[in-house]
Amino acid sequence: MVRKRNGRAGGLAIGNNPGRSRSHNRRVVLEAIRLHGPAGRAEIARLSHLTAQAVSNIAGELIEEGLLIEQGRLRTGRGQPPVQLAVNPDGGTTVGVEIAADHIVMVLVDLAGNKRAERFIAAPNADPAHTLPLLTDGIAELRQNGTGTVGRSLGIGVVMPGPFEIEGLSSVGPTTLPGWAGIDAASVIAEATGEAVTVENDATAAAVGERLHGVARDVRDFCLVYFGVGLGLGIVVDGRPYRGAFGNAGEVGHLTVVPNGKPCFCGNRGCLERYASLYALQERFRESGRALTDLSDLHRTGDPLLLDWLDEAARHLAPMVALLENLFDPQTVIFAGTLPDVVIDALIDRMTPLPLSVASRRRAMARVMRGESGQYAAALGAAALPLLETLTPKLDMAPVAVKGDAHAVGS
Amino acid sequence: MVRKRNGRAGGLAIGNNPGRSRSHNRRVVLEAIRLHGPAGRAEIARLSHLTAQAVSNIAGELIEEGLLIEQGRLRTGRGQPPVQLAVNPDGGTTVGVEIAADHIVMVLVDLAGNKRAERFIAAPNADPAHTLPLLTDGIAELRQNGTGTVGRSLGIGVVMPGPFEIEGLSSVGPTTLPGWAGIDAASVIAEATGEAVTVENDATAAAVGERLHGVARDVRDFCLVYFGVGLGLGIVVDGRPYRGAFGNAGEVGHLTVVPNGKPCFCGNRGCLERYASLYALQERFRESGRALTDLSDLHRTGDPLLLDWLDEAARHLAPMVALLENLFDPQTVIFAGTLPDVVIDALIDRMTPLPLSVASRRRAMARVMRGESGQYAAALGAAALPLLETLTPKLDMAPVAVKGDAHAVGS
DNA sequence: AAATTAAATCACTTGAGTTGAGTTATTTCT
DNA sequence: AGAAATAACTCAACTCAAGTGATTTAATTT
Repeated sequence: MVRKRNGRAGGLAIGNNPGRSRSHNRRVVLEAIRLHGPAGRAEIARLSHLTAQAVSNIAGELIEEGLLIEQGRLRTGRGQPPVQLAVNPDGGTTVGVEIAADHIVMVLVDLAGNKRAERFIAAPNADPAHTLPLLTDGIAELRQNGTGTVGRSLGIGVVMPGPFEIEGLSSVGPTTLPGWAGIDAASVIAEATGEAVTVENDATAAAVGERLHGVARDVRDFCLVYFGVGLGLGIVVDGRPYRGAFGNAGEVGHLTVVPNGKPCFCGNRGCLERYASLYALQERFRESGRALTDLSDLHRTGDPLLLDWLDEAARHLAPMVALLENLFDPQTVIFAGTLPDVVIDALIDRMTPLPLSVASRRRAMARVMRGESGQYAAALGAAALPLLETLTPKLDMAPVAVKGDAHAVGS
Repeated sequence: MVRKRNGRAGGLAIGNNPGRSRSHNRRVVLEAIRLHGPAGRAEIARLSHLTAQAVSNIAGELIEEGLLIEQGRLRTGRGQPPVQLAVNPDGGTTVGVEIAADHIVMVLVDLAGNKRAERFIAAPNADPAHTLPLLTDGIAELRQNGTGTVGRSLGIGVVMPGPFEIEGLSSVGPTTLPGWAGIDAASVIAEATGEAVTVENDATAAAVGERLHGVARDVRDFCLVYFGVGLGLGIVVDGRPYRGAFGNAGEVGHLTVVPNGKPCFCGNRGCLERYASLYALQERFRESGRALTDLSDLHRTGDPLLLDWLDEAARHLAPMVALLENLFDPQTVIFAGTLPDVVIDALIDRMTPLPLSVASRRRAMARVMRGESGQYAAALGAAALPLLETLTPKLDMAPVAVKGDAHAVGS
């Protein structure tokens, strides 16, 4: 089964009927528990504007299916203490896969977001013929070696370099995966594994991961700047990933930051990605005739090449944060990616003081914070993708072609 | 009655029950008709994924209430020809009000978006004590003098310079309205008029107007650049206005476009608004010791001061369009505002060729287009605000304080 | 030990969408 | 011209799922 990328479905909102209402209400109950933490039926009823009876029925169903568990009663005060409902970690697992040019990262994650197993596969040849067997074998192995009860499989999330929809800027340059051009990755992988597959870009996947299980657990609106090879932006609006009309939203790597700056693969000059990305750092080392070794070590020893790059990257990223704040007005901006935590922290440090923006005011949350999924952000985010659909309420849309583009989107 | 700004409601999606489902399905049916044009019940059923029976029941109800009318049968082919349902222009009217520092514009608009009456009031003193009587009188007069059947009132939309929620950048500078600081405009106006009131900023209101009745009628995702006194951005995502977590999204006037450029009221330097706005044009005239007269005239005669400004504005706006495309990936970017159509067209002309962006590809819609509400864009948009809630399906949210800010939002 | 409070459930009611059969208004075929 | 086919619409019965009100249960307070 191919699971549609949950993005742009298309044209028209669709009507409710009892079945669709129930499925919506199930998601509402699950979301309430995920965001609020374990809660009794009555508490959930208050949160969700449903009656206690309705919540009781739905909770019964979800417990039956293994998605929820009862956690004993909470000592709360007068009255019968509520039976706490929580997401059942053993209710099932998803697999997150990150396919890069020369390696594959796979994680097995349970319903509560705990990593149950992981696997790193060196795979110098990324084309489908070589990759697919590695995936099927890897998944089987993960499920065998996972710690604890590895419940039923709830799907596979895959992160790989684009393009997924219409050709975008990210389809050029060093970030493209050879051999996958023109191939519908989701279908191919679904076929090979026999499971529901969702394909997404690294930044958006990382954002979904942080939203479901990370620092953004109760942040409904945020931007996530992702340091992969290039520079990506994951946008979460009202708790759900935002992808734009054609799936290319958040193409932040190719904002012009230096007029007439370094030429970029995309055809423009002075793109942000040419300065504030891992690729740019690698380039610096290459030009100095050095090999780029472990970044944590380099940071600990205060390597001047790294520090220089940090300064330059921070100088370009700080205005970008203000820009994102002025345009999206998020609750916070999260930095995440394959860089070590200490390096990301150093980067964030160097960005202060941030330029003025609509976010410059009394606030409860830092303007910029680091993600907590570490270097697994993309893979863990990938694993969160299949859950998003079951756990998050949404406005159902009829799949229709989108006007404004020659192609039909969302097949 | 105060109608909440339809923006950020807050925390948690709420559950469905029969009543809420019906109200959702009514909106779905209305939206289907608005977007598809007049259609038969069976056609609507196909569009909305409801059964013909359900649509028939809902349509009956909406006809009963005067929101829809039957328009005879359509000769279509075999089978019984469908009875066309259409939005009933005489089903009701809304009032759109634009309150500026020295004048008030009011329009009376019917359900189909037709302007039934208009009124321009010079009001040099904008404080509440002077403004409120003008509003109540003006509304009464509009409803008396409106052409055709002026049905029941469906609410009032008000556009005025912010701030509405948390203090933002736009609360400083020459765009602020004196006397309204700290006053909940929606409540005050609702009290004075006894009607449902929605308050919004000019750019977002204009976007809603273009979405419901203008060029963006079947564009679900777009950005609207609004030329008021300053420069605003209205963002429509999935057919609904996007305001960000704190209602300050789209603060495009204060993007830095000239490093160390002209100082701005916001505290930064080189803000876009200092170059590409009506205010900047006025400033140029002031500095030349000339009075800014009718812009259409100036354009026809090829006034060099205007042409200069057009060049400079276009030079700064073109990268901004590419920026919006890269971040939001909209179907199109619309330019609208108080500038005459010919001036906006001239501006759009001068922006070609646009920089490369994710929008540079085969497409069915122009990257930039002009709105069709002309200089009434804000007032007409204001009048569309009350309709948005009745006509557009949405995901209902429970109003909860938002984490990430010290204040509780959405009262 | 009795009263109070609140959670959860049972049994019944209600709202609204679905189902399947039946009616009506056209076009197309004979 | 008349019969058959097709499609829109509607009627009546059914079903799903939420709401309502009474009841049970388990704690705290008096």
